[in-house]
Amino acid sequence: MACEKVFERDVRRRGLRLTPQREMILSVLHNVEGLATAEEVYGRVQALSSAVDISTVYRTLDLLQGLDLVSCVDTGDGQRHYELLSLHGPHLHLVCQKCGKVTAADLDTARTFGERLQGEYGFQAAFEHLTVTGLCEACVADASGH
Amino acid sequence: MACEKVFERDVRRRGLRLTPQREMILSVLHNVEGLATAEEVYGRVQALSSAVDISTVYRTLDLLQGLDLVSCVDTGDGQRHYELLSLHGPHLHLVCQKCGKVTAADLDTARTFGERLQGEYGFQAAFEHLTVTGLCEACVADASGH
DNA sequence: CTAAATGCAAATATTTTGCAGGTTA
DNA sequence: TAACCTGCAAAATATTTGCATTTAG
Repeated sequence: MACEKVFERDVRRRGLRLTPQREMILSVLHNVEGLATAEEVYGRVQALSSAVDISTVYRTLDLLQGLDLVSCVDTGDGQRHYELLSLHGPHLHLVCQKCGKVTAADLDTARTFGERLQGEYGFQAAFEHLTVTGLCEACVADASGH
Repeated sequence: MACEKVFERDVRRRGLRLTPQREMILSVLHNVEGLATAEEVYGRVQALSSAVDISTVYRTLDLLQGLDLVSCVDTGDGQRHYELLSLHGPHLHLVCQKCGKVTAADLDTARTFGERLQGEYGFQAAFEHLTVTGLCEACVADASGH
């Protein structure tokens, strides 16, 4: 099912309403590649309709999170980053400390890690929201270059 | 070498000064078990001397981070958490989404995970600052209980 | 003596909230 | 028309900064 339809269905199911603002915000999230901050979403929505307020953006992002259509990632730069889940499905994020680049990585890479945490600490890790910091390929090459 | 001595040496080496405020903040970090927010450190320092300002706490925590004596952890609750590294050495953190409990886990649990990220994405992960969210043993038991 | 550190207050930055008025179903 | 949603403004939260004064070395 298309994302808009899922959204419409889930919104209606809860007795909530489909407003132009909500549709615009969802549409913007579709056109953003990767992560976007609330401020970035706000900027793009304003290009469509300048009267939309940033508090509406925050409220809608919260709503979309509640519906599991959007996931929130903390990259440690002081701003929350959001992304549409329907596009790629759950995955984890690799954030480069040097250049800030964010890479999506397959959840399976963390499988044995999860098993060890489960076995050794009884901890059930939720990797869908995991953010790993470190150095991306390019920055590792740079660093070892000199 | 005792932590205070390491601190004194590192501070002097940089032409910086050993002030009562800095000693108190370091001492507080020693007596805290696990992670503490700047606010918590501030509270405990105030018990020792009420004139210390929270901006001094932030500045000192930054300094200690620069000296690799303190590490900063973002548990995703909107506040940064700090801890003395010298006590336990580098490790990663498991944060329970339900009860908020923070568990320290051995870096080695992430070894194969790191190798896979390196191999598949060329990404060099810095696990010393990794925070994994999920459910702790007690909360998993709770959840499966009903 | 003097560069560094502090306390204070004000500024920042991000996100949240209260409320009166507008809108969707 | 009734509950929901929005824009606006103001509040809340966490952290940082400018600056005059104090202090360690």
